[in-house]
Amino acid sequence: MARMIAERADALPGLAEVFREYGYAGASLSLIGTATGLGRGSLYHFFPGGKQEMAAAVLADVAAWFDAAVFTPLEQADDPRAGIDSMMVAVDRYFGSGQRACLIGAWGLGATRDPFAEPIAAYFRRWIAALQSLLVQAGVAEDHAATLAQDVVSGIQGAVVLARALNDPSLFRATLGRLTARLYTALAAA
Amino acid sequence: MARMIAERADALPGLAEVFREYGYAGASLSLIGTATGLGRGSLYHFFPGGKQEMAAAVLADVAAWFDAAVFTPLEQADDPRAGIDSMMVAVDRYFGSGQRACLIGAWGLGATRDPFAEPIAAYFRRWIAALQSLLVQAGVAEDHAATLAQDVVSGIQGAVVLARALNDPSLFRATLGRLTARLYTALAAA
DNA sequence: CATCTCCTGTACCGATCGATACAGAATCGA
DNA sequence: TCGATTCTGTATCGATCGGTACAGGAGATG
Repeated sequence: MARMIAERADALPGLAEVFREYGYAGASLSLIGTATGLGRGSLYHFFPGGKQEMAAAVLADVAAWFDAAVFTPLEQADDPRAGIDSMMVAVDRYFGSGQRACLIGAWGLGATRDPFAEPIAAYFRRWIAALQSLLVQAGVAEDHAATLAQDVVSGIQGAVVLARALNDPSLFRATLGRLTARLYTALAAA
Repeated sequence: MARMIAERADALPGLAEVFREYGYAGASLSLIGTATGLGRGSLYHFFPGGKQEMAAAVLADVAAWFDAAVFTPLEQADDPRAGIDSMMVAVDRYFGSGQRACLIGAWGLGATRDPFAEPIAAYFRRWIAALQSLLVQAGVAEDHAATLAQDVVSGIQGAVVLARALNDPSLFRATLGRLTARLYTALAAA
C-alpha cells in the first residue's frame, strides 16, 4: 500500500469541488473518495473528525485563498483602482464567470450554516471591511463606503446566483463591470 | 385511518420549508413527514413520483406565488412606482427580510439545478422581464431597463445571501431600499 | 537490513436512506 | 345503507449512508 499523496492539503481542492456542487448533505463519502482519489482510510486519517472536519477545512481553505488573493491586496493596494481591478479579476476567475457557485454563500443559505455560522459570517465581514477600507483610504466617506462595499459584495453574490441559474457567464462579467464602474464613480467623486 | 388533509396543495408549504432549509439531498422523508404531518403513505399517494415530484411541485408552487404576487402586478401596474413598491413589499415578506433563503436561487447553485434547470431559469427570466417591462412602459430605454432589471433581481438574490450569512435583516431591508431608489432614479430620468 | 511511523485498502458496523406493498379506516355517490 | 374510491399507517425492501477497525505495505531513519 502506498503513500501516494503528500499532504492533506492536496485533498482540499477535490473536497471543495464536491461540497460546492452537492452541498454538505449531498457530498457522500463515495463522491468525496472519487473526487479526491482517496479511500476511506486516508480520508479519516487526514480528517479524524469526519465530514464535519473536512467541511471546516474546506471553509478555512477558501477563506485563506480569498484572504491572500482578494482581501489583503484590497487593504494594501497603493492605487485604489488597481486594487479593485485585481479583486474583480480574482473574483471572475474564482467563480468561473458565474459557473461555479460560492460555497460559503451557498452554505449560508441553508441548515448547513448553523455549525459554521461564525466562519461564514467572518468571511463576508472581512470582505466588506477590506473593500470599505480601500474606499475610505481613497477619500470616500465612511458611511457611503460601508453601503457601497456591502452593495458590491452582495452584488457579486447575486450575480453568481443569477448567472448560474441562467447559465450565462456573460451576465456575470457584465455585472462585475457595472459594479466596477460604481466603485470608480465613488472614487472619482471623493 | 383518516382522511385528514384536504388536498395535496396543503402539503406544499411544509414541503417547501424543508427543501429550503435542508436542500434537496438533505430533505429526508422523515423530515418531510414531520414538517408536513404526513406519513409515507400519504406522501406517495399525493406524489407518486417521490422526492423528485415533490420538488417539482414545490418549484411550481413558488413560481406560481411569485407570478401572482410579484410578476403580474409588475406587468399590470398603473403607476410604476406603486408596482415597484408592491414588489419590494412582497419580496421583503417572502424572504423574511433575508432570513429565509430563496429556494430557487439556492437550487440553482448546486447539482440540484440539473434536473430543474428549465423551471429555475424560467423563474428568473420571468422576473427580469416583468421588471424590465414596467421600466420600459414608464419610458426607460430598452437596454438600460434590461441591465437595471438584471441588477435589481441579482441585487435581491445577493441581499438574501448576505443577510442570511450575516444574520442581519436590517441589511436586507436597507439593500431593498437602495435598489428601490435606483429604480426611482431611472423613472425620474425617463 | 531492521524498525518505526505514516499512509492506505478492505471489510464491516448500525442507522438511515428512498421507495414499495398492502390492508384498512374514512368519506363520498348512489 | 352500501359499494367504490380516496387517503393513511405500518411493515418491509435493498441500497447507501457516515464511521470504525485493522492488517499491511511504503518510506523514512538508523
